[in-house]
Amino acid sequence: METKDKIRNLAESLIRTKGYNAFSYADLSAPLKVKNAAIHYHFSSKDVLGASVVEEMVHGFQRLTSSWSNQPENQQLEQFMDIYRNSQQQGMVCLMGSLAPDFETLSPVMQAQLQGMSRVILDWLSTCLEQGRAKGFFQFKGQAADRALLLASSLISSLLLSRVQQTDLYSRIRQQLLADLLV
Amino acid sequence: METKDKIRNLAESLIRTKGYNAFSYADLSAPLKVKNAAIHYHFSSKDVLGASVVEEMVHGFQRLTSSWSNQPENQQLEQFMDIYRNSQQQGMVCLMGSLAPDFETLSPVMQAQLQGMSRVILDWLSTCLEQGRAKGFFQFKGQAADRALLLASSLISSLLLSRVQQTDLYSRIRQQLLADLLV
DNA sequence: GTCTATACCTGGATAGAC
DNA sequence: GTCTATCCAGGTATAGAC
Repeated sequence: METKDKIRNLAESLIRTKGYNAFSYADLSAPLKVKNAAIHYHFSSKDVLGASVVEEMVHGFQRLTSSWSNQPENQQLEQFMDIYRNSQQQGMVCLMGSLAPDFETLSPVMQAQLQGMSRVILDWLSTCLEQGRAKGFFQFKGQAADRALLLASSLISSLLLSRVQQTDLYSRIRQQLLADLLV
Repeated sequence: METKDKIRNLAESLIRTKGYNAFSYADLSAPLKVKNAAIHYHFSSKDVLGASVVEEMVHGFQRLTSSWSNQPENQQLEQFMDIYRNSQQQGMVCLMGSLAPDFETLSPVMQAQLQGMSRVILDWLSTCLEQGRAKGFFQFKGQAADRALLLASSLISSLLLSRVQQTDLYSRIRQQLLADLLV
């Protein structure tokens, strides 16, 4: 893998474990065995790096969900939830859960990208729920967009609370969400 | 109000707007018109200050919930939700939503206190749901503790997502939570 | 209890050689 | 594309006067 990608991947991991404002160039340069000047060569500033992390995450999400598009919606939803399970098992929170509290401290570019990410995820989830309900996989009252909001919220915080309580609260939340939703 | 309390209150507000790692002594000393040495007089270090903020929040929560103890559980729950509404209206996230992502960067004392806070809140909510169900105010499947987890998660993230999308997503989430729960 | 003054460190960033 | 070397700002914290 190219150095640039290694830097971005490590930065993502650091954001999701320590937070954007808490990680430093030293956290990147030491494990990668490069000097901080090398990082500045690939990403002119910290917020350019941060923006790149968010952008790449959105692309990855879009690639992933596209690859599911032939599957039944209940399966798609469970795969979506699996993303959070993997995070929980690695002791990570999701990018949204990490960056949202720091929103006011982020550059305008990162703010806009984070808003974009929230739209992409909520739109996908909303469509998944709507179509899944139409096909009889799911049952719920009200608008799909509202339901998507509720699901996404629970999943984001399931990682936050799992971290604080140092247990797998994610699974307990997932189970209830599915029990409430599945026909 | 005493200087010490002013410092603690402002620190709380800063944690909930900028995040723990992003706020500095200058953010405290400038508005309060004191020098940073005065802050160190009242709180020997930043994490002592942070710990004090969490501790005070727990006490405040306990005082508040005690004062509700004669009310019917559905009313107690709505008052609990009102706490988050007030936060949303002030553009703040809750203390848990702000500190949980930074958990790994916090001192052991703050970590322990944050765990304590999560227990206190989830225990209270769990009891509220359990008793409210017994009295016929609420209906839900499964354990009250699991339901409490789901509710708390949604509320925490409702503030995070409201901040990112800069709209009142909190209200849409609240509405669904109540619709699902109330008899 | 608050101040001035300052120490000390770490952070992000840049210039210029290789 | 990566290095060495360095700059400068800002952060937390402390000593000692008032």
